[in-house]
Amino acid sequence: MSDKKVRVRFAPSPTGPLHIGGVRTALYNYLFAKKHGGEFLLRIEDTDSQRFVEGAEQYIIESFHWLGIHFDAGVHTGGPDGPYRQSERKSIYKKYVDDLLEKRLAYIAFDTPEALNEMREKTPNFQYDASTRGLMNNSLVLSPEETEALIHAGKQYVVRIKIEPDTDIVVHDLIRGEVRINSSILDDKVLYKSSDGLPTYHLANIIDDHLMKITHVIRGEEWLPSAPLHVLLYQYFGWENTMPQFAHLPLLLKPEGNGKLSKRDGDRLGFPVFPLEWKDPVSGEISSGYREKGYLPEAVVNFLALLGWNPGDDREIISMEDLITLFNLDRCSKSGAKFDYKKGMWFNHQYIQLKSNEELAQLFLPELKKKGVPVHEKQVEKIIGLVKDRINFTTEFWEQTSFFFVAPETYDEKTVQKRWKDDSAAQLGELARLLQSIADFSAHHTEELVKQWIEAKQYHLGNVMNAFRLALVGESKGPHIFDITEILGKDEVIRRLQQAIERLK
RNA sequence: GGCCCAUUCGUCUAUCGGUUAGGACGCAAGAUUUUCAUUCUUGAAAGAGGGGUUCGAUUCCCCUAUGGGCUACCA
Repeated sequence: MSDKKVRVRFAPSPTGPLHIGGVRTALYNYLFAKKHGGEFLLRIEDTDSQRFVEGAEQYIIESFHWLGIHFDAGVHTGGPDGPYRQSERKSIYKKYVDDLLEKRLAYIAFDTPEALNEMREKTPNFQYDASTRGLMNNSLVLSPEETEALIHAGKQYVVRIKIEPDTDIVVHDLIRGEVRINSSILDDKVLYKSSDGLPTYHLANIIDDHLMKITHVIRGEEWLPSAPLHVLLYQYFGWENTMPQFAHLPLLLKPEGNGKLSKRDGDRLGFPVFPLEWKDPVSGEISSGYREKGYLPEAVVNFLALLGWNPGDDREIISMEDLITLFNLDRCSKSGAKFDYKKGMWFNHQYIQLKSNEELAQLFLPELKKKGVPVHEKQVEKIIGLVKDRINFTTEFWEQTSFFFVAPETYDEKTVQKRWKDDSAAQLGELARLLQSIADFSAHHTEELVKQWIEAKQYHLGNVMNAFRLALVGESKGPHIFDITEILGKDEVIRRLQQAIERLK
């Protein structure tokens, strides 16, 4: 590692919601930057005007805000190396394109998409490279005058990199070691298109990384095949000495079956593949997000961090702070990881247990208010304390606690059949009278007296208690029954008993 | 098709030539329990195949197979 200050970037393309794999890439960049006291930039790579999606950039920013992944500079904050949106850097790129052209390391090509398609159909394994460029319509076969004339005539063109065949290009990858490929298999990639005056990804990426003094490029494995091209570009510009180091991360794969994790997998298996819910501005289609599904950002971060990296010991629950000190590119795995969303659920459960009742109440309170339920904050905290160990998602609070706030309207039929016996009405009637006489309604005290009563009467404990639960909750679920009675209070408990007796007879 | 990358329980992974191949998720069984959960205990479960190198390979090398990625005027 060099002695330069570490600078990394996350450079998404605003073509839709941020994929969870992208989130992981960003997380690793963030961890790496923080660990080395470096900087983390957010750059928007919007060089493809065709695929631009309204709102995607804002979505990306909001996602990272929710996740607690912070940028030191970027499109949303501005900064010394801005602008951070490539479409706004148009003027910067042009001179580098001209530079390459002048050095004859690139050339102008006029081939239409149709002409290219025709060649591809005609020629097996067609590649625009040293072996074929002589057959095409470009400035290498045309005279300078002809080229000039075509440009003046307004003919659209692209600038292609000129790759010399049969030389070895070596990419030093921090995760994979040395990757050596022969330049002959590379094609003369388009670097710039006159149609919109914008460079393509490859060019913009290299220029910006250079100008923004990026020291490490940590990105997905899908970029590995183009890494040699990028290395070549650094050489063409004469920037080898400041070229960033590369680290290509393994991909996130489908939980079952083959291929890269996609949105469809989430729909099919019922888990989100996006951090936040996303509504497509054109189709109106809604994709679910981790936030809306009731995940805690800490859990998502922890889960993602361990998908392709591990600290080297058996630790699994690791805070962001510890991830930062522990993170290391050396411990990143090389092979793709199937997306184990069930483990993600487990992580969320763990993180919910780690939260205090007060913190969880703050997440639940707005929902209660929306439902118009009158609440006392302290009461809600207490209730949460009773149910949180049975919850995987924060969205489950209501279904686990609604009976604390609203008396059952109906009684679950199966439970009634199983738990409501012939003598239940009579027993609960007696129970109501007993409860009426109890002054100290604390869980412990009530339990003691009720159990004494059951014993004295020789009633069946299970029968009484299950019927009691049915009356209070409406079904067969919930925490310890006397914790419920304490919170409901004497009047409400008796009211529910009477209602059950009346309705179930 | 071509090129590149990868390959340990079903899944995520530990192991950096000598281990009863460890942990976690999930699964199964049991315990706890007035319900549903939680929790606890236990269990089943892995080095793709074939060659080398070596006293010894999961570990190093090669081949095969399989998986993944790339192969656009997309990133």
